[in-house]
Amino acid sequence: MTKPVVIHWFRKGLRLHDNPALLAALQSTKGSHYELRPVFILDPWFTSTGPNRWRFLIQSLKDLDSSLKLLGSRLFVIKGKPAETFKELFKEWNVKKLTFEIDTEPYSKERDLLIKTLAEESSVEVITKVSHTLYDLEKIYNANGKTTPLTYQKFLSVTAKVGSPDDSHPAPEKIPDGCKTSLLSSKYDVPELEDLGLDLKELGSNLFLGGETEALARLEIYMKKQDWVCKFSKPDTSPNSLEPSTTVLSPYLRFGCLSPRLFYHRLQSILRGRKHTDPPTSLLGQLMWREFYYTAGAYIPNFDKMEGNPICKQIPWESKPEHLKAWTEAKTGFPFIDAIMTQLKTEGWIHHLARHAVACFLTRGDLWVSWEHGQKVFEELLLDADWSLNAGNWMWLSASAFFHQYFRVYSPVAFGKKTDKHGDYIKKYLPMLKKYPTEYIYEPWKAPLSVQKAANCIIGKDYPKPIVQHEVISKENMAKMKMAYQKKEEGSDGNKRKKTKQESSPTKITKFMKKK
DNA sequence: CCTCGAGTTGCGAAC
DNA sequence: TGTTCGCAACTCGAG
Repeated sequence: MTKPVVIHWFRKGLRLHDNPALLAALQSTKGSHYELRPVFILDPWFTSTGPNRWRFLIQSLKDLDSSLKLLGSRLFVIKGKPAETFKELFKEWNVKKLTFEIDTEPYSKERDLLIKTLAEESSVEVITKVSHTLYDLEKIYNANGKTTPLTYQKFLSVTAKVGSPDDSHPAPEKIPDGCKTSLLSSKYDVPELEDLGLDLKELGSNLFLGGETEALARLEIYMKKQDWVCKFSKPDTSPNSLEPSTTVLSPYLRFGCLSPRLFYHRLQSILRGRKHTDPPTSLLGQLMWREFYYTAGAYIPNFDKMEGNPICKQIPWESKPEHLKAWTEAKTGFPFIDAIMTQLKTEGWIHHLARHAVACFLTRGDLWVSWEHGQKVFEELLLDADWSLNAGNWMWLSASAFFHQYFRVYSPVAFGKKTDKHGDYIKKYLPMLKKYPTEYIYEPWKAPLSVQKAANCIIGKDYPKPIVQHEVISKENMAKMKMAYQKKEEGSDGNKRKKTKQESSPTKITKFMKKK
């Protein structure tokens, strides 16, 4: 019989620092000569993922593997469904213990429950720890009377009651001799991108290298700018600067290359005793937004859908494949929108306010296409696409939940001008418009033909005409939003009647969420 | 039950 | 160059 094995299962949390489940695996090896085997499963479920995001993941895994090797271990990468994979591993490896980080997404919850059952059947002890979020989300949920806080301010007041997030744990310094990895087979190596069957021609420039090493280096760069940290205010950062105006730590938080608790406490130590901005707009506030949406996503049913989602306004979006296609392929004819969508596709990251602009444009602002379609495109293309945040922000921008002032519509022409008067951002991502004079760069269709010719770009031929008339369509859409908002007071028979207690949404949500 | 204040980040005209 | 207001009146949560 081989030596008993303790598996640490990496899913998110692709790091050694602040990884309490990994530490628990190491702890349990003390004196008993367990062998530690860190595992990552390439789950076929993880498919709605573009090449840039795959590259980020593979780089993160390689970094993790290198770091583990320095400790005398390694990463075991296995392709397959988690349940089938573990069935085999439990048999083959003499597994006695399994540790992993708690994941609150619906798919993950279901997956982990199944694995726990399997482990129990195979007499494998399971240890789980919270480390992907600042808080144990259940504590927040309970502290709020077993409901989810639906406004940010309410959320902040609840977290204040719960207390400060736990401290970040240091990375393990060494693995005891008896626990190092004996199995060196290359069949478990981190695969190359080429092996994943992706279209590598679709890969864009590699601006953000995946992995914990890069995450920590990036964190340090920004934490050194203490003055900048203290003054950070999200709405004042630029959606269309040529270099990111924010930290771009989001992909590292998404994959767990960076611990939110480490980030949180680093920020706190800088802010202490200094004058600084506050949530919601401060950097700390951004971490709290992440937490806010994670909490909502963990407890609200059908959080990524309109139907069956108790907080989501029911809006009669229309199926418009040609409009969705134009938006996705950066061919709306609005340079600001198309430049953002090009940056998204090629680089995998766009500024938060740029997300606002294109999300509003796709949904309530201009195209009247369901936010669920936009959500899918972001899920594929954003390096930081995070299930709860993605759904929550799409509902926010489409005025389906959290945000309700639907008459505030971003202009696809005016909004970008505030921070990029000359359209340098547009010229960077849409080189066909490079020679347009500043006057027309946000509205090239208004340029006289002579100007279009001189710029070597005819509108309707070399760059599309605008697919909608913003001034007209946005007003029409506002009226449609108004109707959809009024509709909730109507019964299923269509007759208007007074809101009843059963129908008023807070009661409905409370009932729904209190069930379990 | 009702009322009221607050809510991360709009636009564009008017002054 | 900056502030205010109209748009038309939203939802949530506290009292």
